[in-house]
Amino acid sequence: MTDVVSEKPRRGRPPVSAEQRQQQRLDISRHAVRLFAEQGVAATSGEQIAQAAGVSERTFWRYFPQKESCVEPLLTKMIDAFCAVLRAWPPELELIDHLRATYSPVPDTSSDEDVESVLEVVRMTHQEPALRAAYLVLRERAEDALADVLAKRLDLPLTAVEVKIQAAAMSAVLKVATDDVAHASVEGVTTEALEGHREQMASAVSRVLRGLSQLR
Amino acid sequence: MTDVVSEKPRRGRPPVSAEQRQQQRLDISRHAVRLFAEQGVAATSGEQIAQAAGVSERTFWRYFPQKESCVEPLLTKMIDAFCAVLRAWPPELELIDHLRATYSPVPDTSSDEDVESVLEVVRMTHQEPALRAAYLVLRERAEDALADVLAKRLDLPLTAVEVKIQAAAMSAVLKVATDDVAHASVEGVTTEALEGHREQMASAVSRVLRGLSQLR
DNA sequence: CGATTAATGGCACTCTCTGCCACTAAATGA
DNA sequence: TCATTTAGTGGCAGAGAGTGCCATTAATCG
Repeated sequence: MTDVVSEKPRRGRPPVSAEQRQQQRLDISRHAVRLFAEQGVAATSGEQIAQAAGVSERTFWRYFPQKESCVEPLLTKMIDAFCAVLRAWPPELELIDHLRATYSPVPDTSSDEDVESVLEVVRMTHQEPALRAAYLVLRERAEDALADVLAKRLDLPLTAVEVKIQAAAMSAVLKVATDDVAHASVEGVTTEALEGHREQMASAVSRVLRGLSQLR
Repeated sequence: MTDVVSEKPRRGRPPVSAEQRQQQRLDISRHAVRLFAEQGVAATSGEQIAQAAGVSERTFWRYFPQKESCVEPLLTKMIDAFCAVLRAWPPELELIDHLRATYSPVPDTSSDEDVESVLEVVRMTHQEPALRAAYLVLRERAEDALADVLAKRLDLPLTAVEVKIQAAAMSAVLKVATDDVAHASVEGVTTEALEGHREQMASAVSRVLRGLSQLR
């Protein structure tokens, strides 16, 4: 009745931080993806991944309710990067200019040694149906984040069909561009490939929005 | 060396026709979807579906390599209908006019008593992650069909990025519109809902193409 | 009818994933 | 320091998903 958010006399062992948990997931994810690439997804068992990551099988299944979700932490990194850029989109700028100025899918910051792995995963989703499914579900979750940004931008409710459509179209374009750069980077990531990716993405996204902005 | 397509002295029992096989799949599909709706996907076992459909479990797994693919035959019906309309798109017409004139997501022809089921499935994909994944994979397959039509239309190779992007964007728009009509039809399908669907879809698709057609 | 090929069903088996419980780890308060 | 409390881990058993193999049945042709 009274308190809703109060009562904080915590007692026992505190839960691990969300960051720590994410880190653990990412760690397992790396092992899993390596094995997936080496042997294929079907041929890689949960037991094997768990062993490689140094946890019990039971714990592994707690971190990843399905085997294919192992790719999630790595892929999320990529998608989150884009969402962050999008959220930082200043109102006065054209989207295309903002993307050209800000978006770098990873390289220069060097904050990320997983780029190769991420692209490897994207490539794998074309061979491994189970991974493709997981990938698409993940992208759709990103679509919601996109919709969120767009709704604010257009000053419309999240449920507005216009918002959903723009988000879906942008997401689709992004998917194509990503697949494209992944394919172009089979023999290693090059700066040109990444810049081409940004340019292609920026222009396509802009064109989609231009078409869709003629609402009603 | 010599013959490649010749040698047809068939001997034993002929394989069942593709149509017959599809019909069988559709039949099982109907039972499965009913059970999914009644009990949830997780709570419905392969054995149960097989029993309901009157085949052995082994045969069931031969028809559907994964449990979730049971929704495929029904959903494919819907997607195929759209693709057929698209393929019949005459070169001289604007897409939006063609859609308005031709596309009816099912009702009048009455050739289809599965509409309710299809929409039910689409709604279910929002509650059941496994179904969502299957749904998205399916939609992506439809995207390829779309790309096919668009490539011919634009006289570009299937691999052209412009083609991929247009197909992806159209597909995305279509997805939103479909989700929308499914949601609007919870309490039964109405003609208004379906016409609204067509209208929304037609105008959104047109807008996307308009934006994207400014190539390069 | 016998030969041939396709489809089905039954069985055993592996792998995925879950529930349950015991055990260890980290915090608090006495 | 020790008891208490809460969180995370591991082990074990078991249901269900899905596969390989083989025997059986169905359909076609000579």
